[in-house]
Amino acid sequence: MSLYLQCLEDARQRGSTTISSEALARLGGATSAQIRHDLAIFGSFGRRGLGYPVPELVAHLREILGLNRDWRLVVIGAGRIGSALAQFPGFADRGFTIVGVYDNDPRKIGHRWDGHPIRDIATLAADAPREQYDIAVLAVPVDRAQAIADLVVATGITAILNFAPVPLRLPASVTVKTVNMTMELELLSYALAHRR
Amino acid sequence: MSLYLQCLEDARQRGSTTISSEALARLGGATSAQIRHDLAIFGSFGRRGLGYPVPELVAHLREILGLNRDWRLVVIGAGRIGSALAQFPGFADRGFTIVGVYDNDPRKIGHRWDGHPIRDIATLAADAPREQYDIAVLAVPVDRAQAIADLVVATGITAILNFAPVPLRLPASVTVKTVNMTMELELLSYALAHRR
DNA sequence: ACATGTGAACTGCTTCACAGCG
DNA sequence: CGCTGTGAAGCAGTTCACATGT
Repeated sequence: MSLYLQCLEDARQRGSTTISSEALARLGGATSAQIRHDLAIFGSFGRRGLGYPVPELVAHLREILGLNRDWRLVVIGAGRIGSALAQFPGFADRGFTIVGVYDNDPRKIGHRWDGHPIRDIATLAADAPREQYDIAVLAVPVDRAQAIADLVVATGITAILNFAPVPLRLPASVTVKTVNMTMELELLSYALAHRR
Repeated sequence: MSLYLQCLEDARQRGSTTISSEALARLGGATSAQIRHDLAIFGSFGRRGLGYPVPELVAHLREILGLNRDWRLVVIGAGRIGSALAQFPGFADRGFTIVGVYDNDPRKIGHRWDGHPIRDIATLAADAPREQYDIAVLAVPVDRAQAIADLVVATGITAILNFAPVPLRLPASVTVKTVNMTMELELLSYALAHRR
């Protein structure tokens, strides 16, 4: 869905008012059948003989994905990964707003970081009820990731985007997505090593 | 494989000399059957009744993944995503060395960036034969990603790690892994929006 | 007795094919 | 006539269950 939305917004910018599953497939690297099937799960958005109306479908997908409201992000770990994320244009565009930044390094706490004050991780639990964080972005060293994730969950946050290369063990009520860049690179390494 | 390797090195550091598929499953968030099945594809590394010898299996996996040699990385786009990657500890540990950094911004070209001189993207093709780049890391704006990917492929690089949120259209002989952080965040958004 | 290696059963997803509708 | 929506067929990956080996 997310991928389709990206392609559709691309198509809309180029002036398409309607698009067939075939055309969308070419943009997004999927098959047309796949797209029709996926979209049909959520409703009948297309017109037979015509294709899908681009602006309406964009609106539908944004609704489905929950992108019509703003999500309040808290970044844990004011290192470079967090910093890179903070200025990633794709985030602000989609209604993901960074509203808090935490670290445990006394040399960083109190300083500003992309316009946000870096707060002490020890104060997270106290701040959380007031700040209403929706999603925590974990950009911390791998050996501390699990402990900090437990802390984050204890404050009531139920969605985590994890950049530490380790699978987090958390209650099923918490949604976790781990972005494991080491794995991605090693897949490339594997492909290169096994190429004739 | 990559995930198992991470878990095994973790286990080795804690002094395990042998590990059962069951124990490894608990570490890595997989099932024991899955692990046995995956490992069996590449060989019979375990001892029945005992489990897998940790150091040997680590060595085997590193061999399989092609991690015994050094891979030469070139980062395209000297922004913060590239910068974050450059200092990500997981990379150097695994034999991925950044040996070149390119950008097209005249204000950046010639400056240093984490110890590397930022070169003009226009010189990439000329440098490539000498520098023997194995993998290109694309950390460029989404609207330029495809064009730059084409350029990279034209220089003979056959493996790309892409951070732009767009599926790249490239020859099948090139291995591409796209890390689409927008998709990951939108999946969290979806989960939050549809939670009762 | 314990834990691997493996073929068979199962599950979920992708692709196919076409009826149905504009 | 074109393209969607959809049930059915096909496929890949996961889980199960147990025979095999230490």
